[in-house]
Amino acid sequence: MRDMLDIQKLLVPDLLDSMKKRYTVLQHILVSGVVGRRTLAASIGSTERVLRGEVEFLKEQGLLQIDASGMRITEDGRLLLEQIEPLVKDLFGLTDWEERIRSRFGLKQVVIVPGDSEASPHTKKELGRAGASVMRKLVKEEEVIAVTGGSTMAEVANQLNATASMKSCWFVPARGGLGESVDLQANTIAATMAKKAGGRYRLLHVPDHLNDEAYQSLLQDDHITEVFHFIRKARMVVHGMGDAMVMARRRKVDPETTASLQREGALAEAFGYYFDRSGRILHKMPTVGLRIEDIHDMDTVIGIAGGRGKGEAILAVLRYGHEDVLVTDEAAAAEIVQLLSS
Amino acid sequence: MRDMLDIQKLLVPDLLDSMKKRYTVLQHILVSGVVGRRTLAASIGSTERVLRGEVEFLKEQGLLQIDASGMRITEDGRLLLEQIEPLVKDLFGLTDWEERIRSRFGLKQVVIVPGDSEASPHTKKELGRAGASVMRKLVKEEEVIAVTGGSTMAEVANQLNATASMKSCWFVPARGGLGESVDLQANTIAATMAKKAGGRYRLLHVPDHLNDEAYQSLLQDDHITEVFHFIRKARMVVHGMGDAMVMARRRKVDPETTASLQREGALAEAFGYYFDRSGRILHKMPTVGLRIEDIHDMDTVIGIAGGRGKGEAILAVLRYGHEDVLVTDEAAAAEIVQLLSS
DNA sequence: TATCACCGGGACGAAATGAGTCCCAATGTG
DNA sequence: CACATTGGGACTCATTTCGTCCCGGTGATA
Repeated sequence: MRDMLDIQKLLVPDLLDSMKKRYTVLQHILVSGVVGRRTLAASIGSTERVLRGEVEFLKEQGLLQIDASGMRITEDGRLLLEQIEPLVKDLFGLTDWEERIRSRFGLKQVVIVPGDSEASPHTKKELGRAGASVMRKLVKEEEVIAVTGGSTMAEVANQLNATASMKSCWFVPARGGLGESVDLQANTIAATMAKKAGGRYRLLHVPDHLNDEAYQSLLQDDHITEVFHFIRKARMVVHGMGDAMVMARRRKVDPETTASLQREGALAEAFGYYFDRSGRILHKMPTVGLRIEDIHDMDTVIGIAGGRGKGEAILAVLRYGHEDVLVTDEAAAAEIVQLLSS
Repeated sequence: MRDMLDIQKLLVPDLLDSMKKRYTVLQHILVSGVVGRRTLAASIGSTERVLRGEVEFLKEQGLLQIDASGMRITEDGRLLLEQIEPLVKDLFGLTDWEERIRSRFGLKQVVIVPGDSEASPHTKKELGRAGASVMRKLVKEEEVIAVTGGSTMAEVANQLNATASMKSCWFVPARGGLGESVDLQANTIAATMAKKAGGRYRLLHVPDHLNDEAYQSLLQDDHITEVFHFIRKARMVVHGMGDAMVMARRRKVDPETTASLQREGALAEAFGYYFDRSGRILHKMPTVGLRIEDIHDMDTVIGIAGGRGKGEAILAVLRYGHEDVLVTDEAAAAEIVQLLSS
């Protein structure tokens, strides 16, 4: 049954929404006994007119009856509600979580895809697809989009495709080299995205570890400063999130810093910054590009990460408090929800 | 699963329509390979604009991809189609018929594809695909597969593709020349199948009408006897079925025999044998190859035929009682079911 | 290499549908 | 009897859907 629901989610997502809505209406009427249209609308959080449409439909189906005193559920309706409950729970699960996380951190949107992207490549793809879809929906014309590296971001890039507004956009890496392998670093992702989206891009080629002297000379470079300007103009940033220690190891952060991070309880990493449990910044990777202040007044900050074990890290970044959209998967969302409620 | 569908039918009646529609679109694209929007719209019987909406949705879901040369299905789409097939069959009410026919004749499997393969080329293709799919599933390594001619079998050959076990198989015509035109005769089909499946083949070149003398000299021919050995080793036979009189005419059977067949009530033809209503053999075409006794202890006998008007013929062959698998279409199945229940 | 048919996508107006907002007669309740 | 609340009717406006073109590009073919 679960498979079938997944199929339907893919094939007729809007119909499932409508099903959920009608279920909610019926459910409310069941618990209310007899209730009026306006009262019910207020209680469900729908407008009167919309609810009316649903109610008329449900009446048509014989699931509820209407008289001058109000609406009440019929025997058929009660039976149906009983049968459909497990189904809707499944259906609700994720949207429920989405809403809880969204409201808890005041986000614009939360998207949770079913599955565990760490365990299943398909879910990882799905995560990428969801990320790409969110980008497509939120992007504006002539915008500069800053992106980070990582395998999840690579998948997002893979799943991106051309739309009218995307074509007029510029893709840039959010920050310079962070020690990732070539095909996962921000430069590559930005280039791939631009290619897939039909847009243009600027890359930021800076060495991984640079001293002050080198930094100063970099700032003199015309090409580099030009890219800086682009990055500063970004109104949208799309970034992955990772476990602090895992990222530190992968990026070959020096042992001293690693130890310090560990000591201070570093949990998460995002766009080159390390965060602790409460979302405080502990450390900044020594490279150039987007500054953390730039994140603050960004129009759209989209965080994308998933997989069992990522929940804590995502939560830490969310607590930093400057995300707008979160795209994650069921496994990570489960952890987040659990941590939130404990 | 069926209950769930019933619930959904009550709560969101359009869901099923919408699902069926999108399934149909995807299905058509699958069998067409690459196809344009307008062509597809005409073939499905939808308007261009509506189809476009569906296609854009399906693209959004990653189930098909679009480029300048047309639309094609993605791996995800192919997978989804496979998963959803039983469900859609349920919607069409075909699983029910499948089971009724299967149990009535003690078959291993019955597959019914939606539509009328006589009226719609698409359904004919679909019939071929279903036939090929059954073959793929039932074939064993290093097996010899005997096939017959006919337009349906040609379509099966077209839709066949290589699998590991298929590659080790031999394809042979079940019987020698039966008077079919070149591209529909068993030899051609066997060769095509072998090519598509990546397997090998042996052909049986014998003249259509031969006398005893010629027959004896044939049996002396080393090449011919070698092919005979192959045919006798076949454990799987895949054959079409036809209306007796139609086949007799197409194969230019002499008027005397034709009259005799008509007199005795010949209804069906399969692998060169003519059957009456009750499945009794009336006549055997004068050629060489698989004998009817060989059919009896065959591992897998797969009969494939469809189209309005074929129901009676198929039923006659089924009554002969040595089929294992039947692949047909909705139109023929409807006739079979109706005849069975009357 | 030139041609041509068919491809996807953009555009636009007509039509339909959805949704917000009132109002009103009826009904139940005190 | 008065009052609150009910469902249903009506109207307008916004949005979406749909039919129907056209266009530039592309792949096959001659």
